[in-house]
Amino acid sequence: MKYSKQREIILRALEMNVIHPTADELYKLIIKDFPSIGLATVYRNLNLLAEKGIIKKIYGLDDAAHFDHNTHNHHHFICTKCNKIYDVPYDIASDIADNVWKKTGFSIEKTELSFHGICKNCQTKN
Amino acid sequence: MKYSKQREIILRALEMNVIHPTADELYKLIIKDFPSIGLATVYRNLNLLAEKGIIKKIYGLDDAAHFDHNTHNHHHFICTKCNKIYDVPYDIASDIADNVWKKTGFSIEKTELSFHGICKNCQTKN
DNA sequence: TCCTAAACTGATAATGGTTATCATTATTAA
DNA sequence: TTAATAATGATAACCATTATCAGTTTAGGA
Repeated sequence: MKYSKQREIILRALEMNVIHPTADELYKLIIKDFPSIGLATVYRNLNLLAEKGIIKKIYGLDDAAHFDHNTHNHHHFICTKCNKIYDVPYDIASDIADNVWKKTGFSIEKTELSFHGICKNCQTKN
Repeated sequence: MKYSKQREIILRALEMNVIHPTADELYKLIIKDFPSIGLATVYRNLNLLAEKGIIKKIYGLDDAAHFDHNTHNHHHFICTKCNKIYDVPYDIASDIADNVWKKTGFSIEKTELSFHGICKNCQTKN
């Protein structure tokens, strides 16, 4: 894995954004400061960084994959009104993978847990 | 919602298959006995049946959405070796949605929980 | 039974997110 | 400095899914 300016910019941009962006969203943010970057480069590097465990790829929130610079164990909540994505602390269900192993004998490599609903902010708005 | 032969066939085909098929997989099974059915009809009806709560749509297992005739509360495990999808009993984490509500105040409409790893069968093969 | 409105169908075009391809450029270690 | 190789940007291709639409089927009166 060689250094590249583009990869650094992508990683920095992700770190600066708490919004758990999709590849395309991040691309649109980056081209404001770095118009020459290509969309494929953004996809490529986000996947590469996720493979290396430097960032995290989140599935199942909506049609597109989202990315998260926070690699610590945690889950996600997406509000069906405002579409904002929130972090959900890991300890709401810290032993699920272990429970599955005990019950099924399957070895768990990855646990994908996400919630859909209405966030507190949107609840009070109505 | 009017009766249609196609919808009945689709539902029956899903009920007869424990494999949690994608729309396309189910389509390929159905055309063996009912070659005139259209792919769009399969997609349409699976989505409709899922909306009505008659079947369940599963996200986040892989790129495609899978469907399940079992509407009871449960989760899923996909084996990264054989790609088989297994049911995971609900009680490994029955209070997670409630926990999230207590911690965050977000109202939870849907909880998506899936596991990736190696199933027992594939473990013993090595 | 016949009629009509609404739902449904199959074929196919369009969409949207993502990956593959490829010629060119940048990085790195010797 | 050079040579190997990784990375880039543009764009074509891919794949799952949805939209469109003309023709067909269903269902509940008249």
